Amino acid sequence: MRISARTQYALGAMLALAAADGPLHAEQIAVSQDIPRRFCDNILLQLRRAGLIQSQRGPDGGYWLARPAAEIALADVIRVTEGMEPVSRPLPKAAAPLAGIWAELRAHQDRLLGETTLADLVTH
Amino acid sequence: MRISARTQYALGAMLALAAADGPLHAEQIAVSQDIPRRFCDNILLQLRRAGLIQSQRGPDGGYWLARPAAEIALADVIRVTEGMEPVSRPLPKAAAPLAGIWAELRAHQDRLLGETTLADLVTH
DNA sequence: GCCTTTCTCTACTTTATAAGTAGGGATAAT
DNA sequence: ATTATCCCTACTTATAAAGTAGAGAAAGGC
Repeated sequence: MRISARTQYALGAMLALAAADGPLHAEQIAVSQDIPRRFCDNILLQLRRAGLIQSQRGPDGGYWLARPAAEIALADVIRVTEGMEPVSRPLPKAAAPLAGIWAELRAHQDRLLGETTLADLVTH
Repeated sequence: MRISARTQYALGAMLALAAADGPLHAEQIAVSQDIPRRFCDNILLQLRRAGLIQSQRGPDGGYWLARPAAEIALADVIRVTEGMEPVSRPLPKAAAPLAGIWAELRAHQDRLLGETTLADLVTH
């Protein structure tokens, strides 16, 4: 499956925000999810730029979800942190018959991750 | 999805062997599958050690499948080249609710790759 | 026995990606 | 003004993937 630490962290942060009542500080998220402090900033920035969360600066600042948790799929988060996959190198010739298999795996994955929302995983 | 070049190459080599009548040289496999020559050796060695293929040295040497193509699943090959996944680092806390999702993805993947054999993909 | 062809093995180098860090700048509240 | 917070670019370090090198061993033909 291979899932990067960055993505795990991002999902953890999003789930933390989904479970919280109001805004959370980067500090709170980092501590509660065991994310290295500066790396957490880094990831939150990326999530904000992607439009998944919103933020406010200064004291009383913090982060919160841009949309209801029920409207944010895991795939939305993963798409951001994993980025667009690098244009596949010219595939080995015999990869051709395998293309169908990869496509099917990808399809199932997209379906599951596209249908599961943050709300589905938050235990209130 | 993330699939290494090594694994793509290994699957290509195995499919080439499955499609061939008799033994093939590393050279033939490397050329037909666009695998860097020495890297191909490297991979074939790994496949032989794993018991998926057999070999013979000297002139008239070459490689062939250790079992019928219909009895070698893609998962058998992938397991070899991807190796055992490194003991997962202490997962981020919030990863907990995600475990079920990862497990389901993995299960589907294992099923599909475990059921599809080389014979299913060779176009005679 | 010698020569050629092929696989066998260990170890190394290079390249790419992920993971994490640093240092300062901008904004909002008090 | 001061403080707490997010914002931003760029850098460093760690890890893994990709690929290479060089010598050794078996098998067959002569």
